[in-house]
Amino acid sequence: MADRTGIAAQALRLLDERGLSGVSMRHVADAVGVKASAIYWHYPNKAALLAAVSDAIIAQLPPLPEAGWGIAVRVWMEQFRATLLTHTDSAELVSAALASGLTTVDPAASARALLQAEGWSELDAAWSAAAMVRFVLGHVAEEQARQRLIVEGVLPADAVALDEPAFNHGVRLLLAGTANVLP
Amino acid sequence: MADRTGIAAQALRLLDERGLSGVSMRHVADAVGVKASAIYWHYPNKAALLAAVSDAIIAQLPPLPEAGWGIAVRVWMEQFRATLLTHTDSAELVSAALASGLTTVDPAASARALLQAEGWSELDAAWSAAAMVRFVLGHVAEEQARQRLIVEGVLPADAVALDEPAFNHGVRLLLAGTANVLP
DNA sequence: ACCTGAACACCGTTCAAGT
DNA sequence: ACCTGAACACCGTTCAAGT
Repeated sequence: MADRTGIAAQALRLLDERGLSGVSMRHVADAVGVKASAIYWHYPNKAALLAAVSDAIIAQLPPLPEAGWGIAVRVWMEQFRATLLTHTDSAELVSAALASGLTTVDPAASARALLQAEGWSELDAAWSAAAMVRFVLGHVAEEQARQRLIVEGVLPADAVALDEPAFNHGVRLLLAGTANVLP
Repeated sequence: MADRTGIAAQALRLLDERGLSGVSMRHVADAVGVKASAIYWHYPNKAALLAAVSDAIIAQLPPLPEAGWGIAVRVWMEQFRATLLTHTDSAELVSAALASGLTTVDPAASARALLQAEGWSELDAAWSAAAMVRFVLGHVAEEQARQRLIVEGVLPADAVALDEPAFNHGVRLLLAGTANVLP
Protein backbone atom coordinates (compact mmCIF):
# COMPACT_ATOMS: atom_id res chain seq x y z
CA MET A 1 0.00 0.00 0.00
CA ALA A 2 2.62 2.55 1.04
CA ASP A 3 5.63 2.91 -1.18
CA ARG A 4 8.85 4.86 -0.63
CA THR A 5 7.65 8.11 -2.18
CA GLY A 6 4.32 7.93 -0.38
CA ILE A 7 6.09 7.61 2.95
CA ALA A 8 8.38 10.53 2.12
CA ALA A 9 5.34 12.59 1.09
CA GLN A 10 3.63 11.92 4.45
CA ALA A 11 6.86 12.78 6.26
CA LEU A 12 7.00 16.08 4.36
CA ARG A 13 3.37 16.82 5.24
CA LEU A 14 4.17 16.11 8.87
CA LEU A 15 7.21 18.38 8.66
CA ASP A 16 5.08 21.23 7.33
CA GLU A 17 2.42 20.80 10.00
CA ARG A 18 4.39 19.82 13.11
CA GLY A 19 8.00 20.80 12.40
CA LEU A 20 11.09 18.62 12.45
CA SER A 21 10.50 17.43 16.02
CA GLY A 22 7.13 16.10 14.88
CA VAL A 23 8.73 13.83 12.29
CA SER A 24 9.33 10.68 14.34
CA MET A 25 9.22 7.24 12.78
CA ARG A 26 6.09 6.46 14.81
CA HIS A 27 4.31 9.63 13.73
CA VAL A 28 5.22 9.09 10.08
CA ALA A 29 3.96 5.52 10.39
CA ASP A 30 0.68 6.76 11.89
CA ALA A 31 0.25 9.20 9.01
CA VAL A 32 0.89 6.42 6.50
CA GLY A 33 -1.45 4.04 8.34
CA VAL A 34 1.16 1.50 9.32
CA LYS A 35 3.36 0.54 12.28
CA ALA A 36 6.76 2.17 12.76
CA SER A 37 8.66 -1.02 12.13
CA ALA A 38 7.09 -1.29 8.66
CA ILE A 39 8.95 1.80 7.49
CA TYR A 40 12.20 -0.11 7.86
CA TRP A 41 11.15 -2.33 5.00
CA HIS A 42 11.22 0.75 2.72
CA TYR A 43 14.06 2.78 4.27
CA PRO A 44 17.10 1.40 6.10
CA ASN A 45 16.92 4.13 8.76
CA LYS A 46 15.53 7.56 9.61
CA ALA A 47 18.44 9.42 7.99
CA ALA A 48 17.62 7.79 4.65
CA LEU A 49 13.97 8.80 4.98
CA LEU A 50 14.92 12.39 5.79
CA ALA A 51 17.28 12.41 2.80
CA ALA A 52 14.31 11.47 0.60
CA VAL A 53 12.31 14.33 2.16
CA SER A 54 15.21 16.69 1.46
CA ASP A 55 15.31 15.50 -2.14
CA ALA A 56 11.59 16.16 -2.49
CA ILE A 57 12.05 19.71 -1.19
CA ILE A 58 15.05 20.50 -3.38
CA ALA A 59 13.24 19.08 -6.42
CA GLN A 60 10.70 21.90 -5.99
CA LEU A 61 13.33 24.51 -6.88
CA PRO A 62 12.41 26.22 -10.16
CA PRO A 63 14.99 26.11 -12.99
CA LEU A 64 17.43 29.00 -13.36
CA PRO A 65 15.89 31.99 -15.15
CA GLU A 66 17.29 32.98 -18.56
CA ALA A 67 19.37 36.04 -17.77
CA GLY A 68 22.90 37.28 -17.26
CA TRP A 69 24.72 35.22 -14.63
CA GLY A 70 24.47 37.94 -12.00
CA ILE A 71 20.71 38.21 -11.89
CA ALA A 72 20.26 34.51 -12.67
CA VAL A 73 22.27 33.60 -9.58
CA ARG A 74 20.56 36.24 -7.48
CA VAL A 75 17.10 35.03 -8.49
CA TRP A 76 18.19 31.45 -7.88
CA MET A 77 19.27 32.25 -4.30
CA GLU A 78 15.99 34.10 -3.70
CA GLN A 79 13.94 31.19 -5.04
CA PHE A 80 15.97 28.74 -3.00
CA ARG A 81 15.18 30.74 0.12
CA ALA A 82 11.52 31.10 -0.86
CA THR A 83 11.16 27.36 -1.42
CA LEU A 84 12.75 26.56 1.94
CA LEU A 85 10.45 29.02 3.66
CA THR A 86 7.40 27.07 2.46
CA HIS A 87 8.43 24.04 4.56
CA THR A 88 8.80 24.24 8.33
CA ASP A 89 12.35 23.64 9.60
CA SER A 90 13.39 22.70 6.07
CA ALA A 91 16.80 24.42 6.23
CA GLU A 92 17.88 22.37 9.24
CA LEU A 93 16.58 19.18 7.66
CA VAL A 94 18.23 19.83 4.28
CA SER A 95 21.54 20.79 5.92
CA ALA A 96 21.61 17.59 7.92
CA ALA A 97 20.52 15.51 4.92
CA LEU A 98 23.22 16.97 2.67
CA ALA A 99 25.79 16.30 5.39
CA SER A 100 24.62 12.71 5.69
CA GLY A 101 25.66 12.00 2.12
CA LEU A 102 22.37 10.16 1.47
CA THR A 103 20.71 12.75 -0.78
CA THR A 104 20.47 12.36 -4.54
CA VAL A 105 19.40 15.89 -5.49
CA ASP A 106 22.03 18.62 -5.17
CA PRO A 107 20.73 22.18 -4.65
CA ALA A 108 24.03 23.63 -5.92
CA ALA A 109 23.94 21.81 -9.26
CA SER A 110 22.27 24.41 -11.46
CA ALA A 111 24.25 27.37 -10.14
CA ARG A 112 27.50 25.45 -10.41
CA ALA A 113 26.74 24.54 -14.04
CA LEU A 114 25.86 28.12 -14.90
CA LEU A 115 29.03 29.57 -13.40
CA GLN A 116 31.11 27.00 -15.20
CA ALA A 117 29.38 27.77 -18.50
CA GLU A 118 30.15 31.45 -17.87
CA GLY A 119 33.86 30.78 -17.73
CA TRP A 120 34.78 29.97 -14.16
CA SER A 121 36.87 26.89 -13.55
CA GLU A 122 35.17 23.72 -12.38
CA LEU A 123 36.54 24.11 -8.85
CA ASP A 124 35.83 27.83 -8.58
CA ALA A 125 32.28 27.25 -9.79
CA ALA A 126 31.77 24.40 -7.32
CA TRP A 127 33.18 26.33 -4.38
CA SER A 128 31.24 29.49 -5.15
CA ALA A 129 27.99 27.58 -5.56
CA ALA A 130 28.71 25.70 -2.32
CA ALA A 131 29.30 28.98 -0.48
CA MET A 132 25.99 30.30 -1.79
CA VAL A 133 24.08 27.19 -0.72
CA ARG A 134 25.70 27.41 2.70
CA PHE A 135 24.70 31.04 3.05
CA VAL A 136 21.08 30.43 2.05
CA LEU A 137 20.75 27.36 4.28
CA GLY A 138 22.38 29.13 7.23
CA HIS A 139 20.32 32.24 6.80
CA VAL A 140 17.00 30.39 6.45
CA ALA A 141 17.89 28.07 9.33
CA GLU A 142 18.22 31.17 11.50
CA GLU A 143 14.94 32.57 10.21
CA GLN A 144 13.15 29.31 10.90
CA ALA A 145 14.74 28.95 14.32
CA ARG A 146 13.34 32.37 15.16
CA GLN A 147 9.93 31.36 13.82
CA ARG A 148 10.11 28.33 16.10
CA LEU A 149 10.86 30.56 19.09
CA ILE A 150 7.94 32.80 18.11
CA VAL A 151 5.60 29.81 17.90
CA GLU A 152 6.82 28.68 21.33
CA GLY A 153 6.07 32.14 22.63
CA VAL A 154 9.61 32.90 23.80
CA LEU A 155 9.96 35.67 21.18
CA PRO A 156 7.45 38.38 20.22
CA ALA A 157 5.97 38.10 16.70
CA ASP A 158 7.68 41.22 15.33
CA ALA A 159 11.33 40.07 15.47
CA VAL A 160 11.45 39.21 11.76
CA ALA A 161 11.83 42.68 10.25
CA LEU A 162 15.56 42.47 9.49
CA ASP A 163 15.59 39.09 7.74
CA GLU A 164 15.00 40.41 4.24
CA PRO A 165 17.71 43.09 4.06
CA ALA A 166 20.22 40.82 5.82
CA PHE A 167 19.60 38.18 3.17
CA ASN A 168 19.93 40.70 0.34
CA HIS A 169 23.18 41.95 1.84
CA GLY A 170 24.61 38.44 1.87
CA VAL A 171 23.54 37.87 -1.72
CA ARG A 172 25.20 41.11 -2.79
CA LEU A 173 28.38 40.12 -0.94
CA LEU A 174 28.59 36.75 -2.64
CA LEU A 175 27.81 38.14 -6.10
CA ALA A 176 30.40 40.89 -5.80
CA GLY A 177 32.92 38.37 -4.54
CA THR A 178 32.17 35.99 -7.40
CA ALA A 179 32.55 38.74 -9.98
CA ASN A 180 35.88 39.65 -8.41
CA VAL A 181 37.34 36.16 -8.75
CA LEU A 182 36.85 35.95 -12.53
CA PRO A 183 40.16 36.19 -14.42
CA MET B 1 30.53 19.79 44.36
CA ALA B 2 29.67 20.34 40.71
CA ASP B 3 28.88 23.86 39.65
CA ARG B 4 27.55 25.19 36.34
CA THR B 5 30.93 25.71 34.70
CA GLY B 6 32.22 22.33 35.89
CA ILE B 7 29.24 20.61 34.31
CA ALA B 8 29.76 22.51 31.05
CA ALA B 9 33.45 21.57 31.10
CA GLN B 10 32.60 17.86 31.46
CA ALA B 11 30.06 18.18 28.66
CA LEU B 12 32.75 19.73 26.46
CA ARG B 13 35.19 16.94 27.31
CA LEU B 14 32.50 14.41 26.42
CA LEU B 15 31.85 16.25 23.15
CA ASP B 16 35.53 16.04 22.23
CA GLU B 17 35.77 12.36 23.06
CA ARG B 18 32.41 10.95 21.98
CA GLY B 19 30.89 13.56 19.65
CA LEU B 20 27.57 15.33 19.94
CA SER B 21 25.59 12.09 20.14
CA GLY B 22 27.63 11.17 23.22
CA VAL B 23 26.50 14.25 25.10
CA SER B 24 23.33 13.00 26.77
CA MET B 25 22.22 14.30 30.14
CA ARG B 26 22.90 10.87 31.65
CA HIS B 27 26.40 10.67 30.21
CA VAL B 28 27.23 14.20 31.33
CA ALA B 29 25.91 13.34 34.78
CA ASP B 30 28.08 10.21 34.87
CA ALA B 31 31.15 12.27 33.94
CA VAL B 32 30.34 14.77 36.69
CA GLY B 33 29.68 12.01 39.22
CA VAL B 34 26.02 12.74 39.78
CA LYS B 35 22.59 11.58 38.61
CA ALA B 36 21.01 13.08 35.48
CA SER B 37 18.23 14.77 37.40
CA ALA B 38 20.81 16.72 39.42
CA ILE B 39 21.86 18.66 36.34
CA TYR B 40 18.43 20.26 36.25
CA TRP B 41 19.24 22.07 39.45
CA HIS B 42 22.05 23.89 37.54
CA TYR B 43 20.54 24.17 34.06
CA PRO B 44 16.84 24.44 33.17
CA ASN B 45 17.24 22.07 30.20
CA LYS B 46 19.71 20.51 27.80
CA ALA B 47 19.57 23.43 25.36
CA ALA B 48 20.81 25.76 28.11
CA LEU B 49 23.68 23.39 28.93
CA LEU B 50 24.67 23.15 25.27
CA ALA B 51 24.55 26.95 25.03
CA ALA B 52 27.06 27.09 27.88
CA VAL B 53 29.26 24.60 26.02
CA SER B 54 29.00 26.76 22.90
CA ASP B 55 29.99 29.82 24.93
CA ALA B 56 33.02 27.96 26.26
CA ILE B 57 34.10 27.06 22.74
CA ILE B 58 33.58 30.55 21.32
CA ALA B 59 35.46 32.05 24.26
CA GLN B 60 38.54 30.17 23.03
CA LEU B 61 38.69 32.34 19.90
CA PRO B 62 41.86 34.47 19.94
CA PRO B 63 41.44 38.26 19.66
CA LEU B 64 41.62 39.88 16.24
CA PRO B 65 45.19 40.39 15.06
CA GLU B 66 46.47 43.96 14.62
CA ALA B 67 46.44 44.42 10.87
CA GLY B 68 44.54 45.98 8.01
CA TRP B 69 40.88 44.90 8.02
CA GLY B 70 41.34 42.52 5.09
CA ILE B 71 43.96 40.29 6.64
CA ALA B 72 42.52 40.78 10.13
CA VAL B 73 39.18 39.40 8.98
CA ARG B 74 40.83 36.64 6.96
CA VAL B 75 42.92 35.53 9.93
CA TRP B 76 39.86 35.73 12.17
CA MET B 77 37.89 33.38 9.91
CA GLU B 78 40.83 30.97 9.78
CA GLN B 79 41.19 30.99 13.56
CA PHE B 80 37.46 30.54 13.99
CA ARG B 81 37.62 27.46 11.76
CA ALA B 82 40.76 26.17 13.51
CA THR B 83 39.14 26.53 16.94
CA LEU B 84 36.01 24.70 15.81
CA LEU B 85 38.11 21.90 14.36
CA THR B 86 39.63 21.22 17.79
CA HIS B 87 36.21 20.15 19.16
CA THR B 88 34.27 17.25 17.67
CA ASP B 89 30.94 18.24 16.07
CA SER B 90 31.39 21.77 17.42
CA ALA B 91 30.03 23.52 14.32
CA GLU B 92 26.71 21.73 14.58
CA LEU B 93 26.53 22.37 18.32
CA VAL B 94 27.41 26.08 18.00
CA SER B 95 24.96 26.58 15.13
CA ALA B 96 22.12 25.06 17.13
CA ALA B 97 23.12 26.96 20.27
CA LEU B 98 23.22 30.31 18.45
CA ALA B 99 19.81 29.54 16.94
CA SER B 100 18.40 28.75 20.38
CA GLY B 101 19.03 32.28 21.57
CA LEU B 102 20.50 31.01 24.84
CA THR B 103 24.16 31.84 24.18
CA THR B 104 25.90 34.80 25.77
CA VAL B 105 29.09 34.88 23.66
CA ASP B 106 28.73 36.03 20.05
CA PRO B 107 31.36 34.78 17.59
CA ALA B 108 30.58 37.65 15.20
CA ALA B 109 31.20 40.40 17.76
CA SER B 110 34.86 41.19 17.09
CA ALA B 111 34.59 41.14 13.29
CA ARG B 112 31.45 43.28 13.42
CA ALA B 113 33.18 45.84 15.64
CA LEU B 114 36.23 45.95 13.38
CA LEU B 115 34.20 46.47 10.20
CA GLN B 116 32.22 49.22 11.89
CA ALA B 117 35.40 50.92 13.07
CA GLU B 118 36.67 50.75 9.50
CA GLY B 119 33.76 52.77 8.22
CA TRP B 120 30.97 50.35 7.35
CA SER B 121 27.52 51.15 8.69
CA GLU B 122 26.28 49.30 11.76
CA LEU B 123 23.91 47.17 9.70
CA ASP B 124 26.37 46.43 6.89
CA ALA B 125 29.00 45.42 9.45
CA ALA B 126 26.53 43.19 11.29
CA TRP B 127 25.26 41.51 8.12
CA SER B 128 28.73 40.96 6.69
CA ALA B 129 30.02 39.48 9.95
CA ALA B 130 26.91 37.30 10.15
CA ALA B 131 27.49 36.04 6.61
CA MET B 132 31.09 35.20 7.52
CA VAL B 133 30.07 33.33 10.68
CA ARG B 134 27.48 31.41 8.66
CA PHE B 135 30.05 30.46 6.06
CA VAL B 136 32.59 29.24 8.60
CA LEU B 137 30.00 27.30 10.61
CA GLY B 138 28.49 25.77 7.46
CA HIS B 139 31.86 24.85 6.03
CA VAL B 140 33.18 23.30 9.24
CA ALA B 141 29.89 21.51 9.85
CA GLU B 142 30.38 19.82 6.49
CA GLU B 143 34.00 18.99 7.31
CA GLN B 144 33.00 17.49 10.64
CA ALA B 145 30.09 15.58 9.12
CA ARG B 146 32.55 14.00 6.72
CA GLN B 147 34.90 13.20 9.60
CA ARG B 148 31.96 11.51 11.31
CA LEU B 149 31.30 9.41 8.21
CA ILE B 150 34.98 8.49 8.07
CA VAL B 151 34.94 7.42 11.72
CA GLU B 152 31.85 5.33 11.03
CA GLY B 153 33.68 3.74 8.14
CA VAL B 154 31.19 4.78 5.46
CA LEU B 155 33.79 7.04 3.81
CA PRO B 156 37.46 6.35 3.08
CA ALA B 157 39.98 8.38 5.09
CA ASP B 158 41.25 10.40 2.12
CA ALA B 159 38.12 12.40 1.26
CA VAL B 160 39.35 15.54 3.05
CA ALA B 161 41.81 16.91 0.49
CA LEU B 162 39.58 19.66 -0.92
CA ASP B 163 38.47 21.20 2.38
CA GLU B 164 41.28 23.72 2.67
CA PRO B 165 41.10 25.34 -0.80
CA ALA B 166 37.28 25.35 -0.68
CA PHE B 167 37.47 27.26 2.59
CA ASN B 168 40.02 29.71 1.23
CA HIS B 169 37.85 30.30 -1.81
CA GLY B 170 34.87 31.19 0.38
CA VAL B 171 37.01 33.54 2.46
CA ARG B 172 38.24 35.27 -0.69
CA LEU B 173 34.65 35.59 -1.96
CA LEU B 174 33.42 37.20 1.24
CA LEU B 175 36.39 39.56 1.54
CA ALA B 176 36.09 40.71 -2.08
CA GLY B 177 32.37 41.19 -1.61
CA THR B 178 32.88 43.16 1.59
CA ALA B 179 35.42 45.44 -0.06
CA ASN B 180 32.96 46.02 -2.89
CA VAL B 181 30.16 47.21 -0.61
CA LEU B 182 32.15 50.05 0.94
CA PRO B 183 30.98 53.48 -0.27
C1' DA C 1 6.41 -8.75 -0.73
C1' DC C 2 4.89 -6.28 2.99
C1' DC C 3 3.51 -5.73 7.69
C1' DT C 4 2.65 -6.58 12.99
C1' DG C 5 3.98 -7.40 17.88
C1' DA C 6 6.99 -7.15 21.07
C1' DA C 7 10.96 -6.09 22.74
C1' DC C 8 15.75 -3.54 23.52
C1' DA C 9 18.38 0.18 24.68
C1' DC C 10 18.11 4.35 24.99
C1' DC C 11 16.32 9.58 25.45
C1' DG C 12 14.84 14.52 28.14
C1' DT C 13 12.29 15.91 31.92
C1' DT C 14 9.65 16.16 36.42
C1' DC C 15 9.17 15.90 41.19
C1' DA C 16 8.66 14.15 45.75
C1' DA C 17 11.85 12.96 48.99
C1' DG C 18 16.16 12.95 51.20
C1' DT C 19 20.50 15.44 53.49
C1' DA D 1 21.57 24.30 48.67
C1' DC D 2 22.16 20.31 46.27
C1' DC D 3 21.17 15.63 45.10
C1' DT D 4 18.72 10.82 44.60
C1' DG D 5 15.01 7.56 43.14
C1' DA D 6 11.59 6.64 40.54
C1' DA D 7 8.72 7.49 37.25
C1' DC D 8 6.58 9.49 32.62
C1' DA D 9 6.36 9.90 27.92
C1' DC D 10 8.77 9.40 24.52
C1' DC D 11 12.72 7.84 20.94
C1' DG D 12 15.24 4.68 16.77
C1' DT D 13 15.90 0.11 15.70
C1' DT D 14 15.66 -5.10 15.39
C1' DC D 15 13.55 -9.30 14.40
C1' DA D 16 10.73 -13.28 14.73
C1' DA D 17 6.38 -14.12 13.20
C1' DG D 18 2.41 -13.51 10.47
C1' DT D 19 -0.20 -13.05 5.69
